[in-house]
Amino acid sequence: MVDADARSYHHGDLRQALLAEGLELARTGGPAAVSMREVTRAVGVSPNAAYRHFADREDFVHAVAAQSQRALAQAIADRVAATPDDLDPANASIERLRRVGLAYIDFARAERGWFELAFFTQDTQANAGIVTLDDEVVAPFQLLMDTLDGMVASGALQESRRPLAEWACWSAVHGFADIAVHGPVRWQPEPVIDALAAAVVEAAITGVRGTADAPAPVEQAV
Amino acid sequence: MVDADARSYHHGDLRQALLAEGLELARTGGPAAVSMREVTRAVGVSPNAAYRHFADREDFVHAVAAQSQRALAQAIADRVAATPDDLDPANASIERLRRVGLAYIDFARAERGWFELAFFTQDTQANAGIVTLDDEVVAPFQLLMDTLDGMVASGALQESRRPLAEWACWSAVHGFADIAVHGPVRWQPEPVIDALAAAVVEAAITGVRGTADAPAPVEQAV
DNA sequence: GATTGATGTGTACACCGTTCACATCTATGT
DNA sequence: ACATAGATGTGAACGGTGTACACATCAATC
Repeated sequence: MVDADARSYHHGDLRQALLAEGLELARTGGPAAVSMREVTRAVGVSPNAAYRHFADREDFVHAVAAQSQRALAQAIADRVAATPDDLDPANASIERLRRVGLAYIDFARAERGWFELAFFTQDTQANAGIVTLDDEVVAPFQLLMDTLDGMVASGALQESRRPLAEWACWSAVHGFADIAVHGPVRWQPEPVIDALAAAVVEAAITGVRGTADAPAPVEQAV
Repeated sequence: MVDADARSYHHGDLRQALLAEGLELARTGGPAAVSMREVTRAVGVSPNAAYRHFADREDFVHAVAAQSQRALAQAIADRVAATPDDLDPANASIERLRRVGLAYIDFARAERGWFELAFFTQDTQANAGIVTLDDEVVAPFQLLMDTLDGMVASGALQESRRPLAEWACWSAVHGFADIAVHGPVRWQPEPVIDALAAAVVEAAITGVRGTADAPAPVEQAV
């Protein structure tokens, strides 16, 4: 067993410490700010020590990215969970989709660096698996899929329009997030960005549903 | 006057040569591949020579980015110009929007590096001006705006739905491009990506128009 | 024809990722 | 209890990067 004394030759839990510091650095500077030398320096260890735990920088950044992706999934899940329960099922399921989108966008705006990082899992090429991270944590993409399935179940989305809807939604929301973080929207005042985000999300919802009309609120059977 | 003899002490048109080489490097590797040392090496000049023409690397990359943005605008304009003319005005204007979107996506897929670069004009913070590049070249964003305005003129888009439509369209298309280039879609076979792209663009069009129904084809008055 | 400003060079510094040989400690097997 | 093996951290070093400084070279101008 290790006692994690900071002054001992062996750090105790270096891998975890490096990841934490990496997350810190990425928070403000994104993936580019994650430097092996700086991370090891901050932890108080020689630059090479990191290579006992990670193959190379890319490997390390991917490990940090997994954490930021977890944070994104959490932000979405929280916002969806807070959906008011005084809505009829169809409109409630739409509201959940709206929340998925806005949470994604707001996370990007609030945690720019982490957002950049979360989308950095790019070339992992996890063959078939899309964006599933691991089994205990629900990846953002899965949350979106479930929400859309819920819309079909509640009658808010025709079954025939369900296929590929996830790509339309993710594209719209991710695109706006990127534009809001790296593009010209970045220079707009916050309330303007809020309004644009809302418009984009509404358009995405309309786009997948095929109509701008809200479903007629029906009393749910008891 | 300079005679542009490659062997003379003064290069003749170093600035242009550096930009051309930068564009070459960025084509395959994106912004990250644009290295001052490599660019100058390729041109056959000392590393510092570049600093007589560009303040620093960032300044240089932005200059190269402007060129790639031009290429993107051109790709879009070409595809829009090729719109068949046997459509009624409303459906023709919708077809043009579809072409703007698909051209954007296909450019990203075909010229991954340039696409990354084109979106790198990010922090220029050109205060009010959105994505206008310079006056002679029409920026991609302007092409989108004009197309949407055309839809209003042709009756394909209600005037009340016009505001902010550009953001919904750009977001959807840009988001999918990013996902297709950096995200999981990258690992799908080409025909699948084509299908996804088409679905995303259709959803975007439906999203801004507020309905999935095509406008009734009306004979144009003579 | 001398001078001046523009342009390119050489050297150098600080940073980076990464490798190699070596030091140190922990855990294991007798 | 003790040697030993494996895991973990260190130091020095290599090649890469961006870029600052002083200097060299040329073109255009008075």
